[in-house]
Amino acid sequence: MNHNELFSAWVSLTKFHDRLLKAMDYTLKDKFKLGIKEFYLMYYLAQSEEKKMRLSDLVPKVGLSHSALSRLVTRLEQYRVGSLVERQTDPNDKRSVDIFLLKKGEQVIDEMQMMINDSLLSQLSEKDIQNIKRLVE
Amino acid sequence: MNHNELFSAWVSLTKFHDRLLKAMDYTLKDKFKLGIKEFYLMYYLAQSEEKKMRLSDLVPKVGLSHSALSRLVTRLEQYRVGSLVERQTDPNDKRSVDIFLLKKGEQVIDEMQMMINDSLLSQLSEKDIQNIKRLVE
DNA sequence: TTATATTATATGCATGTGCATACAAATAAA
DNA sequence: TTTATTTGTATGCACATGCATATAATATAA
Repeated sequence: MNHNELFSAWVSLTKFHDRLLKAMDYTLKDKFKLGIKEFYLMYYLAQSEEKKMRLSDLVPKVGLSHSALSRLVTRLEQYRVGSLVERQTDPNDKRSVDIFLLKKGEQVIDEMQMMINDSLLSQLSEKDIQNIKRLVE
Repeated sequence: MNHNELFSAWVSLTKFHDRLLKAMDYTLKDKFKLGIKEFYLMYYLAQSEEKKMRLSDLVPKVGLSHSALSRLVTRLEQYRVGSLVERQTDPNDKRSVDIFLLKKGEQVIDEMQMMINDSLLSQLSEKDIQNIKRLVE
């Protein structure tokens, strides 16, 4: 295992990852005018018990800074055909903001989820999926 | 293999990839005030026969748009302690621009390369590396 | 040859991002 | 209680990026 071999494995991994990512992002942008980060935010809201999460708890999930996430929420509140999420100040801690997934948001995230799965399935073989699992577990 | 399983494998892959990427990027920024894209550009120049490449040939390698790459070259030309690369119009096709890696650029890319390798080796086990190879080959 | 289409790069512009900071609220210390 | 510190979010700012477009050079068609 020399240096070039290690590095070129890394480059290949990046290309592999970016190819999948860009395909998803392109599809989402084309269909919903939303990107993968918007998807992640709504996905974690949808997964949550009460369809809501604190802004700060979303930071590590979505993988953006606090400031980027705050503006991402604003964009989803001002979505062209109606709000997908809603801010609500936590009455127990008025500094904190809960982000709620709205009805329209639930519809959109369901459609997005299907597109994401289609995109992944169309690009990954059964063997790829096994190899990914082996790598990340 | 249900949908959630597929998607969560994808999320894990992204986290795996981003963790490595951010570690590299952070180290490069800290030490050289340069990012991973700057590294890639110089890396491919260093690999090339004559330490030069056409701007358009770098586009698919580095993974940026033409415009972003053009400005990236400008930044490397104006590096704080001296130019790392140099533009030179191709005399055979005056539309085309060759990017040359300068002496100082060679020094910097060598140091960067070592840091990148250290970063990868410190974060990846032998098993990880094998798994990556299996996934991307 | 002259006119048209294509190709390579650079730049104006809009947008998304992180850092630093501001502000408000909650907690800890005096 | 009053003051100081910490915590959570929002915003000004600088900057990297992609798209659309401008400009120049080359290739193709008439």
